[in-house]
Amino acid sequence: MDYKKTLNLPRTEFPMKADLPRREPEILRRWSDLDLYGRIREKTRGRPRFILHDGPPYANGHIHLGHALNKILKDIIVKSRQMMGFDCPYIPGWDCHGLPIEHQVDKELKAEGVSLPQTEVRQRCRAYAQKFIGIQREEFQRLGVLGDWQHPYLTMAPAYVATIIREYGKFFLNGSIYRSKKPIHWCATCHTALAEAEVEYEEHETPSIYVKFPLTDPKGVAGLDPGNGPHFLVIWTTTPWTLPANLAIAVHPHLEYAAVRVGREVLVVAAELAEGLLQHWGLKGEVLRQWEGRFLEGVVCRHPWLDRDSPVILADYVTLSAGTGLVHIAPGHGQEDYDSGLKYGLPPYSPVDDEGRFTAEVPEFAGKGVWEANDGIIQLLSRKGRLILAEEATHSYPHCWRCKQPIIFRATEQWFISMEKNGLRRKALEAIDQVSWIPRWGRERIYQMIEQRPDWCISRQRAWGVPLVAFHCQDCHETLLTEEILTAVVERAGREGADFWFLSPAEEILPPGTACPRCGSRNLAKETDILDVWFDSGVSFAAVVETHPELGFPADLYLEGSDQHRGWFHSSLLAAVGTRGRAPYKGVLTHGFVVDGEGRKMSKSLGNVIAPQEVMAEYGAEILRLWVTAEDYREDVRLSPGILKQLADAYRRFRNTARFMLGNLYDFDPERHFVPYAQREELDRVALSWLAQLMIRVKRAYLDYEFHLAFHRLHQFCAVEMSAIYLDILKDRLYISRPDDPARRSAQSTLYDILRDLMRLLAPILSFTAEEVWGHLPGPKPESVHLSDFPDPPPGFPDEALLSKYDFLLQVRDEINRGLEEARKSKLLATAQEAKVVLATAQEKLWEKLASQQQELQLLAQVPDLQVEKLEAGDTGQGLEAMEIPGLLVQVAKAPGAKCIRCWFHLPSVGEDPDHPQICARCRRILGI
RNA sequence: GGGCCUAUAGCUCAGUUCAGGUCAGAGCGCACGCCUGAUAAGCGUGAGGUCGUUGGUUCAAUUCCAACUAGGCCCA
Repeated sequence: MDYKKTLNLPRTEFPMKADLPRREPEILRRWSDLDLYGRIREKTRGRPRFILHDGPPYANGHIHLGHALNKILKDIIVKSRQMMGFDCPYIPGWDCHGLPIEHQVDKELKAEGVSLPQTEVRQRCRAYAQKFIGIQREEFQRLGVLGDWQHPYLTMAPAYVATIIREYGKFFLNGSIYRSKKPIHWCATCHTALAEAEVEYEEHETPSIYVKFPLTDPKGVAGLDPGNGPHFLVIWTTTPWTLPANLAIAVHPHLEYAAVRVGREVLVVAAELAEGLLQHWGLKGEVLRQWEGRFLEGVVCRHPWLDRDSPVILADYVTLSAGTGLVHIAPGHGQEDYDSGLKYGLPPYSPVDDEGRFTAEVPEFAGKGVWEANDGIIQLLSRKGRLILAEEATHSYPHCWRCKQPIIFRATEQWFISMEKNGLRRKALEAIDQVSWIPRWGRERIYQMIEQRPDWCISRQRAWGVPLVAFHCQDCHETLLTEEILTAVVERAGREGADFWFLSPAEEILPPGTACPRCGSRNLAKETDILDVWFDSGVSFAAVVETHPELGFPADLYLEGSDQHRGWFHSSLLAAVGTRGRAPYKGVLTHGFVVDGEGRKMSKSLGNVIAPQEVMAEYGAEILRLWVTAEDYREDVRLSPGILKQLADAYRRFRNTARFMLGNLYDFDPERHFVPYAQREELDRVALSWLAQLMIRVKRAYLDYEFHLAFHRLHQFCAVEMSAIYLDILKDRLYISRPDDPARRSAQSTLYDILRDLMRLLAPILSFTAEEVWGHLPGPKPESVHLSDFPDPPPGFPDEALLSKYDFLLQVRDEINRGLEEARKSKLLATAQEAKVVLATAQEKLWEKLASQQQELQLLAQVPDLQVEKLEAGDTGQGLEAMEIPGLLVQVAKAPGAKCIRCWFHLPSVGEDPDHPQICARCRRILGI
């Protein structure tokens, strides 16, 4: 007789090999056919909402791992929250305007050798953005991210653009917006402002000069006495042309400065540099006195040739790495100079025109180009006796990306949102403390930024963006913008987008009859600047969260990389506080950056870049999802080929555990065979208790956004509690028993419970595989695992008493395993099923405990014979000493009898029945023979 | 240069939410072995860490403080 045919061995169609790159797209199609996102919306309608508002990625290029990390995290949050009982609509979006796209289009146009009018450039930019929105949308969906992909929000959509202008208008009308000069990169050849990204740094030869500023008012600083010979503060610069705009001299508050007598004169330079400088200049001198820089604040000098004062100010950015330790400050010609100017009330004076030529404000050089004027300035300084030394120096200097010419820093009119006028800074700081920042240090980071940031410069001199709506009176230069005008512009933008602003003349945009309120002129011109793109995305709460019927202000959560403390979290906060008086989010969660296996950033030059598309093609999106889950995303997230391999191993463990369970459910129908919990076998109730513990911990981890803890718990559950213990022990009961044996049905009911609940717990992470398993799960169930909710433990679970009982029993099992391993090593036996185990102890209490649980222990050890023996006091006994249980000896011997070829246990009953000499009594009973 | 952050076995993480003294753990991987009725699977045993470095506080520090080193983000 072929006894093997009488066994209930596992059977399943569920393949061991995942073949994810092929299978995932099929599952995606199924979700799409099912309209899974729509079905979830229906199912969760009316529940409390949890709104994760998507931060828009930039519509440029294919997605990289950072995108994958971000979107998968969002997806896990959305899926887990809806399984917790929330309604979680997810509306993805894209950031469409801005320089990178315009830059790309510029490059294309340059390559094609064409020059297009602004509206056509904008058209090209729009098409470019649209193309990448399509690409990224596919790639995001491929990751298994569920959302309203058919109706994403786009910052270039007319309705969105209208909102941008409307929100801008709120700032304008409440008086927060003002116009002022600020230095920007300017290419005098191309007549255009340049963004940082358009600036290339190259070696450039410039003059390098040391200039004396005569001291006029020592402000009582002891040791500075012009009566004691003329005193000079000495600065160094490589841009002589900025000297006409000099308004101050900066020193470092904590560096030492020295007064050095050189002949009749006294020169002030950094003390540490004094000797070297004198040598360099070929001068001799002696130090008279030293001060810390902070004591010099307020001391007044004269401009080297102009009839103007130049006071000493303090600045932390002053260094000793070059120059004299005193820095010439021209607030109209440098970023730091400008910042200092703001602090000390110095205007961003910049007497240079669009062509890079001096204006009439500088009579000596009016009409001369700044580079050309350098020599004249040096000569002038020399004539006036203000020059110590002039030489040439080569250093890194910004150049225009387009014409490759050196550029200048020049103050131009820009638009700002004031941080102070309406208390924006104060209100934003207060709003920060109403928000839950995860991790907590996010609060510090953004708080300090808001505390220190200058006014928000919202204007850009570019083509691809939303117009900064304002009009200028051509006659009296009054700026004009009223609620009426705004309403008209917003209304029109909402219908047709913003292109009309660039196409239509001012009078066509303005309501009929609009005149300058100051001079009555009808000669009005449009502003040509566009808005900073951070304003675009910053008002997404107004364009999306407030307007979308499924959403609602404020959002529960914003989730982005930690760089967005300066980016989107920041601009959104200011935009919402400035117009709504509160933060647009209740919580902000940040993740770290993707780095390689050594913790270094991924870069082309290091050659350590991994593309998500490659991972998906080789392993599947599921492995990326597992990666996102396994790593603690609050820190930098590492990825390397080795880590991928490890994740693939972990994946296989999940998959095979599920497969084994499915294989043993082939003849189980929960509607007919389900065994009530009270009637389950004890070991099954233990397994259910483990499952209950798992549910509690995993749900807790989801709630706290600690997905890596969920991953580790789930993995451990599959590898240890299930595979190594429960499932291994269960094989005997499942395979050997009669199919409808209540004990077997109890096991199957438990496997069914565990598999069903395990898949629900895994669904936010292994969205594809949980779905695939779900499809094979017997019994009634929702059409998709994603249409189910997280499980709750049945009443009475976890059974703590049972768990603590088994804590001990499993510890004994470990000791038995050690004994069996010894026996294997000595070739006494190979498997547990041929072992006789004797647990011996001289300790009364331990003996009682073991003896009373002999049956449980034999089951756990899966041995055919297990005895508990009491040793006499002082009897050292034979066998292996237990490691964790003092006083316990484990003796292993060959079990008596022969191997039953049906159940593989070695038993004396084998051979007792001459008709069936190869099987044991239990098997004969089961077979009814 | 400034702000914020990170640093536990080869890898991924725990280490009782800012309260120092059985906290040095887990899983994976690895090595060795077993099974061949989860089989491109499964089981068992085992070897791996001066908790980044150096100081300091303390009777006692992976856990507190400082500096340093390496790395990350954002500024300059």
